[in-house]
Amino acid sequence: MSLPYVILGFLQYAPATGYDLKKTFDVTVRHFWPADQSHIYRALAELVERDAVRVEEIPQSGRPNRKLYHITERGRQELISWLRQPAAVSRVRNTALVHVFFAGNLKDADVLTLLEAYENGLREELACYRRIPDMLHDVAPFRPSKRESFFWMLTLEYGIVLVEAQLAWVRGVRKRIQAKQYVSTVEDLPEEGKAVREKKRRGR
Amino acid sequence: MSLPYVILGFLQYAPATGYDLKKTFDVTVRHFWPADQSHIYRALAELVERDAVRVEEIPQSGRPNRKLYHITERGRQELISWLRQPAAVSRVRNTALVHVFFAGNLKDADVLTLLEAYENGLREELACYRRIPDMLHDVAPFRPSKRESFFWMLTLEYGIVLVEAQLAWVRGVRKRIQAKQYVSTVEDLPEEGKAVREKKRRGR
DNA sequence: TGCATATATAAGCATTTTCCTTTATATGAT
DNA sequence: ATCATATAAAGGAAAATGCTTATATATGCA
Repeated sequence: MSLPYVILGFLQYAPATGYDLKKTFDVTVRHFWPADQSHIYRALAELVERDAVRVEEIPQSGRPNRKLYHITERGRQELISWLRQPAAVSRVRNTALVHVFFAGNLKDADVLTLLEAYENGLREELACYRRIPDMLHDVAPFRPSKRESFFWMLTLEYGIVLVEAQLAWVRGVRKRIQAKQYVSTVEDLPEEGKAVREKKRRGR
Repeated sequence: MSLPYVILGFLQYAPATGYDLKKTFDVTVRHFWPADQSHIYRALAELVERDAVRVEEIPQSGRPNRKLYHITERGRQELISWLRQPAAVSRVRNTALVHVFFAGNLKDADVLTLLEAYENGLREELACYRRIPDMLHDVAPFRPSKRESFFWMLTLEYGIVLVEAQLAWVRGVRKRIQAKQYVSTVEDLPEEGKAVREKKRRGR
């Protein structure tokens, strides 16, 4: 689970409260590691337990005291050693593809409707990414170096590249369906599947 | 959750046991909806409860009885109506991107090592996709129509397109790091961030 | 005047997802 | 002769995620 390490990553720059962190998450890593309040507060509690962060409680009146979390030396070390371990390829679940896989059950018109909705969702996502650089300026005490800023932008670039690839795919698919050309760029399953399979079997 | 609907989708073609279904999953939908044995057996139990499938128990000696699951009329209807509802955009968690985001903490050499590992993982995934069409021939009682087969191949095409987009991205990134050109195709955060921000603030 | 929003934290529950273990036997490979 | 693999099913536990609710006040907008 990356969540605690993302938190450590941000606390390196400056101490922050859970509330601050939530806001930071939403304009930085949300597209590849979304987290909500409850996740963040829970993770912070665990980090305190293993002394990766320490709390400084700042009294306030009228609302809960601020709990400012500071990263510890131990936390820094944990972060670095985690960063050095290569990540396993993260598997993805994609409901839209399940729809496509079993789309044989629907009429072309219905499939096209689904795909249009999917395409709109993708376009919204893209628009969202485009707004991120500006939002970054308004948040938090970050003064990244050129190199750091480069890495940040790379994750955005990744998001944009991937969404664009999906858009290209979905547009191509829609066109083919509209033209009733049910062909894929991947080698089609032979329709005489059975015969071919029998042949293979005998061949063994 | 798509899992029960994927199961219904396959049971449309022919009745199957949990064991059969597991094998089918692994050569068809694994790249966008992986499932292991325990998921499948649990989902089947739920489907029986709501009468979307029915069990036919076939006695065997020496090993557990086969439980052959048949889709019911109700199950067919459930599947169709689920398929017609547009899917929400599925959010993705990506540990590799967390690494990139905080790569400022590592030396270029270490980052390059990580990226190389990531690239290798992607290449393996791609190789895996390339094998799927052949594997499909060896499984199960499917005799898809040309149109159906088209939809199946589309999901593969999607997987391939996406992995290739990621490969292109990671290769580009490695090159830029090797050349120490820390620039992104996305507009960089201005280094004089503070000044710009102050200006904005005054402007409000 | 009233309503939404920002500030601040956190518990609680439901659901999902993963991972691991157990039970049995036949078959084929080393 | 032994070891791995295929066949078949399912329970248990833990981790991760998602969603809701509660508490309290200041501030700005309509």
